[in-house]
Amino acid sequence: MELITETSTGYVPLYRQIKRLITDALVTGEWAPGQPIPSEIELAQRFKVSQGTVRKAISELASQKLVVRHQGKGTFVASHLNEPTKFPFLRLSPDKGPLVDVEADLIDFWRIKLDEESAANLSAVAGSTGWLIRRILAPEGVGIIYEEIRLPGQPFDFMEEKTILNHNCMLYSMYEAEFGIRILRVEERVKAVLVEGEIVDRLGLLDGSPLLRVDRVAYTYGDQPVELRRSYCNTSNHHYQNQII
Amino acid sequence: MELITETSTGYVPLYRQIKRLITDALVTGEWAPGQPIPSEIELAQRFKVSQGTVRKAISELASQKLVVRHQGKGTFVASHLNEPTKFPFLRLSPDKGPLVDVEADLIDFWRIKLDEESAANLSAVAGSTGWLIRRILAPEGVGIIYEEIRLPGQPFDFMEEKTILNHNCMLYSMYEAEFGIRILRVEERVKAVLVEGEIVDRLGLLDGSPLLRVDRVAYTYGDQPVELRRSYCNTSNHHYQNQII
DNA sequence: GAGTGGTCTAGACCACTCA
DNA sequence: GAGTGGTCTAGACCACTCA
Repeated sequence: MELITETSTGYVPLYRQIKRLITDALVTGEWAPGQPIPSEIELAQRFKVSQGTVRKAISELASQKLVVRHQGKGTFVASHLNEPTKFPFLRLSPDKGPLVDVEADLIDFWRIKLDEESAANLSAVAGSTGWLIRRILAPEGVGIIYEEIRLPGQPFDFMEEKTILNHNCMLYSMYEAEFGIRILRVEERVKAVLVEGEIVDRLGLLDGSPLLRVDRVAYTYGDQPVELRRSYCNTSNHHYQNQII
Repeated sequence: MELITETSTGYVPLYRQIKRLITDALVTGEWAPGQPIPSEIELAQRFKVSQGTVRKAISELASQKLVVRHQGKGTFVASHLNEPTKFPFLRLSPDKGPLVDVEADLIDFWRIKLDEESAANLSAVAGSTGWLIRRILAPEGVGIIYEEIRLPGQPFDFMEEKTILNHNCMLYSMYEAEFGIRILRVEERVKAVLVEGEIVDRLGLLDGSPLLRVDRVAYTYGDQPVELRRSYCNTSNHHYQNQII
C-alpha cells in the first residue's frame, strides 16, 4: 500500500479528501457490502472533481480492500459474505497440498465479564459483559486448531448460539450480516507454547506436545478493535504461512 | 499491491511493457543499488511515452520495493545497504517495548554438499557444494534465535568467514555488497517444535522447551530462490508479529 | 531558481460485461 | 451498443530538495 503522510504544512491532496468522503459513506453504510458504489463518472460529478482524482481515491481504497473493482462491471463494497474462502484470514496450510475444506465445530458460547487485559485490547471497560466462544477448526475433518474468541458486549449484545450456527461458524460473515461489523485487518502475535489439559485433549494430543499459539486482534473501520482471538494450532502436519516483501 | 493479469488476448498495457524495460535495467545492474535512476521525464523521452505512463510503471516498482521514491530528490534503486534496520525481514519483537538492538554471533561456517531437499528448494543440483552458516541472534545481548542458513555454491562460491564478519553478520547487506544479490522477498513457514541438544543449549534453555521454528526461503530478482534459512526462536518473551489485510 | 516527484485536469480510446 | 473500469496523453501547477 502506498503511504502518503500529511505534511507539516497541513496540505492534504484532493484525492485524499475524496477518499475520506467515500470512506465516510462506506462507514455510514450508504452503500451495502457486496453492492456496487456509484461509477467513477458519477462520483466525479458528485464531488466536482475529475474522474482521474476519483480513480486515485478508489485505487487506494481497493488496495486497502475496502472496495473491489471489476472492469466492465463496477466497483463494489468489499464483503466477507459470498467469499470463496470460508476463513479469509486463516494462515494455516497443510505441509503437503492446498487447504481444501475446513470444518468448524462450536464447543461452547458463554456470557463473560471481560478481564482487564481483554477489555484494554478491545478498548472496552474492564468488568463489562462480553462473549466467549470456543470452537475447533478441522481441516479435512481433523481437529487441528482450538480457538477462544472474546467479543465486547457492544455491538454484539444480542447474539445467540443459533446466530453462530446459522452461519456455519463463519464468524466474520456473521459479524457482517448480523451486526454490520466488517473485519478489515487483523494483527497476530505467534508463540510456541506447551499447554496441558482440555486444549491438548480436544486436539487429540498428549501433554507436552508443542503448540503454535496465535493471538489475534481484529479491527473494523477506524482501526477499532472488535474481536480478540487466541488460537492453539497443532503444527505436526500444518504450518503458519507468511510472506514478507 | 495491485495485480493486473495478462488477458487471454495477450494484451499487455504499455506501462507494463515499460515496467519490464526498467526491471530489466535494474536486473542487469545498469543503475546500482542506492543510486538514482533517471528522472521520469528522461525515462519518458527514452521510451517515447508520456510521463504518466512511466509514473505508473515506477509506482508498481515502488510498491514491490524494487525502487524507492523521494519527492524532490529522485527515484532510487532499493538497497539493504545503509538501511536503518539491521535485519530488515526479522519479524520477532519483544512482548514489551520495541526491538532495539540485535547482536549477531557467528557460530560456524562450513562448506557442505546440498542434500536433495535443500537443493530442490534452491533450484540447485542435489549433491552440489554450498555453504552452511550457523549463528545466534541476540536482541539486547540475549541469545533468542538460533539460525542455520544454507546457500548454493553459485553465486556464493568465493565467500570467507571474514566476508561475513566484515558485514557484522548482516547477511542481506553482504549478499548485495559482495555478490550483487538483492533479496526482494521471503516466504516463511512457522511451526511449534521441541528440539533437543545443541540448539536448546545455545539458547540457554532446557530440553523440552517449545521453540518457534521458522523456515524461510529468500528470493531475488526473477523469483529465484537464493537462500534457505531455518530459525529456532525462544518465544518466552518475544513473539512473531504479523499483520493480515 | 532549477530539478525532482506528486497532483489534477480534460479528453480520447481500449478491454470487458451484460442485455 | 451502452456502461463500466483501465490506459494513455499533454499540459498545468504544486510540494519538496538542494545549491
